[in-house]
Amino acid sequence: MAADWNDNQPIYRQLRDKVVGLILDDLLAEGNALPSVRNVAAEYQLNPITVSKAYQELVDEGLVEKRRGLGMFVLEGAKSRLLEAEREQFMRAELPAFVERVKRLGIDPRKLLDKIEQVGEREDT
Amino acid sequence: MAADWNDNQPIYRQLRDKVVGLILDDLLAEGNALPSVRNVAAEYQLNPITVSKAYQELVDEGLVEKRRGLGMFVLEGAKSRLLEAEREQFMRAELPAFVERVKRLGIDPRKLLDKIEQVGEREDT
Amino acid sequence: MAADWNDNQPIYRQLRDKVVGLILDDLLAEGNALPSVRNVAAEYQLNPITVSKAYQELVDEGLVEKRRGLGMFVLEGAKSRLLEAEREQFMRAELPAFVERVKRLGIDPRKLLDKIEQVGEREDT
Amino acid sequence: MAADWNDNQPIYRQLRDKVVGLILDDLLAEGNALPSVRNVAAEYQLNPITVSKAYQELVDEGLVEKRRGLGMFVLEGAKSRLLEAEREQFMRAELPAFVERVKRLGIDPRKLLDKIEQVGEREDT
DNA sequence: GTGGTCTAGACCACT
DNA sequence: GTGGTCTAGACCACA
Repeated sequence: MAADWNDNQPIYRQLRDKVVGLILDDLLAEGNALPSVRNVAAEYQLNPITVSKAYQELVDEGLVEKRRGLGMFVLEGAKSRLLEAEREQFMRAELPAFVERVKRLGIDPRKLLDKIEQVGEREDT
Repeated sequence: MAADWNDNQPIYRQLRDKVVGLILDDLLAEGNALPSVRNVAAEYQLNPITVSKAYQELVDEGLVEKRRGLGMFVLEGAKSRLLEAEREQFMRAELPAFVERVKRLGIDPRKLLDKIEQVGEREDT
Repeated sequence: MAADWNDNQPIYRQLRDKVVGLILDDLLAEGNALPSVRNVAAEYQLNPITVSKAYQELVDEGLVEKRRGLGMFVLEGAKSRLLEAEREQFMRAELPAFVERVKRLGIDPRKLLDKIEQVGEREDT
Repeated sequence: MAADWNDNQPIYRQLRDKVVGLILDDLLAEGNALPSVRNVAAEYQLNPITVSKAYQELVDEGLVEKRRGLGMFVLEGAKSRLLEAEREQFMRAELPAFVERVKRLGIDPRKLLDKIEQVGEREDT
């Protein structure tokens, strides 16, 4: 986690995205506790409320649960549910938009193949 | 043009993007006049200031010029300059982000090839 | 709206409930604007954020929509959806709990009939 | 006793309510010992302090007494005092709120009579 | 004018 | 220790 905040999006949203990334990358396993609101706030010099708001989003999304007086914990199945939801969103909305954009910009799709295939190779390795 | 506004982005930005789309798709040729602020405002039930702001962005980007008493006109070379700028932005920022996302979601890159190749074929036609 | 806050529940929740009450009682019709965050905050001497949080809850519940730069508006169908949801919740959870409590306290159900019937009469009038 | 904790109310309060229920239902007779703090804590995977807090509430309400080295015991008269207090609370606060809610939701009071009368019959049996 | 976000600092309830 | 709520005051984007 680096403390570099993008100004286009609220910090709490970026924080939420970071935690999601940690879960997807297996750096934050199911059942584990999220770093405490206070700790995160201190580490990044944020207001605890800002951190709280990020965590609350995760609770609302059903990825994290609050255990009163104990902290916030990654729920069982969080990763798989995340993967499924994000993949669905990707295939339904992001990919078509991407393709549309490629088309509109008149970019040679063959140029993209290189980039994309590199990913394939990395995955195979 | 449909009057469906996305809440994630300001309306004036979405309007600007629509005009850009029209130019890229040759639906609004260089030298032609943009629909008047007042017409657009009426059609989409928008505040004229919002429409003005969108048009002003296009002026600031050097794509459109205001001719006093006549309206706004697409400048010569607007399309090619647009293409270049957006392509640069695409290759520098959007493509890497896309590739990163594909990787993180663990999506089989081969599945994407189909979609992308369809574009290639359509372009070739 | 009286400015008497109960200490057992967060103010933003009570505010949300008040707005819901206004909608159910036809004091805030569908399509109408909610009083602005700033106005409510000033009137009740609250922090705008507190009011905002209440309004956000209503948005999340699908009862109210935000029109950017204009304010918050009661959605069409808000009242009927509210009625249905609250009735369902009442019949499913609150009524059984109430009945259970009556039973456990050994209260003569006939005493309740009087109270409840008064409501019936008032409704019929 | 099921170990299903509601998040709207503190666990120690829910625990207290369960014990009260046991007393009202004659499942925990006056003079009997409450299950030990440590047993309850183990059974429900709770912090013993939480259980202690629940028991302390009962002591403060004059329903239970602590006998050093022996445990907690239901006091004589606990049930009748409980009944009186809860009934008073019910008639003063809960019933009016219930009636108000019925009215606002526009629920036909006659439908409620059925439910309530069933209780009467069960009590008569 | 509208709502959204953030900080700094305080107090509270729960475990 | 944990998170939740609120205030006071500031700045921003949008219509």
